Amino acid sequence: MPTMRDVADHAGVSIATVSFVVNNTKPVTAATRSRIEASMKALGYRPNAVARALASRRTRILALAYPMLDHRLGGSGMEFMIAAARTASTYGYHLMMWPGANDGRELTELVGQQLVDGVILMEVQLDDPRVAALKATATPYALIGRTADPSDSLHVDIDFEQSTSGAVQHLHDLGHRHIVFVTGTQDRESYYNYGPYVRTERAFRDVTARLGVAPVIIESGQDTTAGRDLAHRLFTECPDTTAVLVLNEFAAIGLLTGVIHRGVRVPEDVSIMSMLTSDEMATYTQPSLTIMRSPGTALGELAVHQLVQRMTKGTVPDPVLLPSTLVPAESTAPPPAIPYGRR
Amino acid sequence: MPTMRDVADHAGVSIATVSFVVNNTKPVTAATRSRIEASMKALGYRPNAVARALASRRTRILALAYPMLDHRLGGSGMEFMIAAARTASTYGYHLMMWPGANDGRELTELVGQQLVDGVILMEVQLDDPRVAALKATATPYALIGRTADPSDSLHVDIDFEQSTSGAVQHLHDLGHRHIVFVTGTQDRESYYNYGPYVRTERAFRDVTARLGVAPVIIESGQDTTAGRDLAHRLFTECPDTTAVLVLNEFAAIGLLTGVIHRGVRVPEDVSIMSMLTSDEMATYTQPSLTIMRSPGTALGELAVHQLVQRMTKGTVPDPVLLPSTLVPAESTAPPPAIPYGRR
DNA sequence: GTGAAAGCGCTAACAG
DNA sequence: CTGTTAGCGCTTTCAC
Repeated sequence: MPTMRDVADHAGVSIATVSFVVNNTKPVTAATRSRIEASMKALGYRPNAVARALASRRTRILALAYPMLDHRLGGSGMEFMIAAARTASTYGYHLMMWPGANDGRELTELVGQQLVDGVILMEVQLDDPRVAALKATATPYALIGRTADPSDSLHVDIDFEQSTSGAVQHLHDLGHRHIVFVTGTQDRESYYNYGPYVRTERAFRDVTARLGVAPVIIESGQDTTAGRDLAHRLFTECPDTTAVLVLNEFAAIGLLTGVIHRGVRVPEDVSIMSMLTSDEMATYTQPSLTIMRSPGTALGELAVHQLVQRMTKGTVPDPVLLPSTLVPAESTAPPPAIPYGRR
Repeated sequence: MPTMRDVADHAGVSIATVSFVVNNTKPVTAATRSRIEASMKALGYRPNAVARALASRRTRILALAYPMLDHRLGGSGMEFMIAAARTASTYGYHLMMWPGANDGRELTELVGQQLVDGVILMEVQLDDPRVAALKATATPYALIGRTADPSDSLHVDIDFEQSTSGAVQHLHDLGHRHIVFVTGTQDRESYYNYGPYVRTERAFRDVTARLGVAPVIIESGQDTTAGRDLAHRLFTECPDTTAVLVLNEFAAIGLLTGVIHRGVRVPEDVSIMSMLTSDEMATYTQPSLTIMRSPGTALGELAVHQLVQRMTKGTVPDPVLLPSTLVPAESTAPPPAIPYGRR
């Protein structure tokens, strides 16, 4: 691997001059510049990222910290990651995955290594020790989600109020008056005070109050199996239900398939709407789910934009809440049944 | 941020000695060691990863290169990423996501920066320019998947022969004699010669020949919509079908829901088996899919193990093919139908 | 416009 | 066992 030294010798200039053209950081005669460029090409020179980082005190690496909770990332979590990595690379940054515990200690370690210029925190909790840790180290960061403290700046998040009221309003417009809201079970340490649960539930109470319908709220686990169980619970506990709003996409899929499997028709008998969901998940069922689509990709891009702006311009962009989009289930003309009965 | 210099001064030793205890690289008296450790704690010292990397010529960063194809990562792709990141961190390595084009050029750039000690290549194609690029730069790498060239060492992959024959054998044991194999459409540049397609199809031909049944193979797109269309195509093109083997999990879900939606019973009328699938995907339908479970997590761990062994010990581990596991659909006692007809 | 030189913080001989 | 010292490859003043 040729170094800058080699290039300088080859071009008959000083190492400093090479640096100037590589970084375009000082004026250089067109003649010498092209001579240097020729040498770089001839030698196949590539600047050494590590040396550059040490000297310039910037690594051009961003960390994406996602807590290793017991649950898997949903579809939009994945969208988020991919979008963030792609966006980072357009800025000339690399994205490092950082699967850490949910406490601040490990994060402090990571940041102390000075390997990353900034950190993106996914799945921020209302009371998140990682945010405090990050603040203490003065590392630039961006939050996906919000803490309870409104002064924790630079976050992007889903607009839960908009999502929830949009969903409820839609169902209400369709004539539904008995709407059940299914939120996540909060008995676990990590989910207690989980922002999306708290904010969505609050929004649900608000909008139902506004519309003058009773807020029925039940808890459920966050996977398809739990959702399947709901299919039973729902009709015993809340027999009047005509529409269900499910906070978790996995649970929503379980509920929908479970309900259909029991001979209940969707949406004729009951409407099901899945919140915080990606397009992809909606297609897994038939009929497809009606969803409030999470802006996963947009969040990923935005988070990186914001963070980079903070690091380079030094300004702290305003928090942004992105709306969810209502995506109705594709209307399924009932297909011709296939007479089928061999074996 | 205190440096090693500060620690040395504080402890009244030389910078070298501090380095020795930090890296545990030379014997140091218990007395001085503890004095140094005390100083480190007192000052809150953390070694600077960049300086360390420059001096030692190892960054302790691994790159995970995944091609940004048009398709999304399946469930096991995600499992893989998470497992790889976690395993890397147990070795003291960081994992950097690298969303690159599918050609070798960008990869050469990345490696030229000398920011990573090794590269893991996901979704390796039978004829993959990235592998050639990597070989040329002499960077340690591990492949997920295989090229056509058996001398491309250090790969881990799914044992497609085992997966396929296991699946077919299972169906055959159940009495099926008309088994359709659904592979991916190969008209796209990026999928042409895609290893999993090629190997699985070959294995299917082999095992059906061995069992004396006719190999029926049809192509389909790789998403739920395409799978849904299959529900129709299948019964017109191959009316004798009693079992279907679907290579893609999204297509499998589409097929299953589509078929059920048309009044065909699964598995009474037709059996559906999804290949290369994660547990998670199997739960999205009801009845759940019978799957050959991909060893996504195991692959992720193994790939990192292998790569690290190559980098540290210098030995090149033997390729490993991991088997898939047959996970039958959970037997669904038909639930009591719920009389339901309000609204 | 170009060059000399002093670091960036740490590792790794080599001496002692 | 501990200290001295020469880099690692590049950025960045400060002179010229």
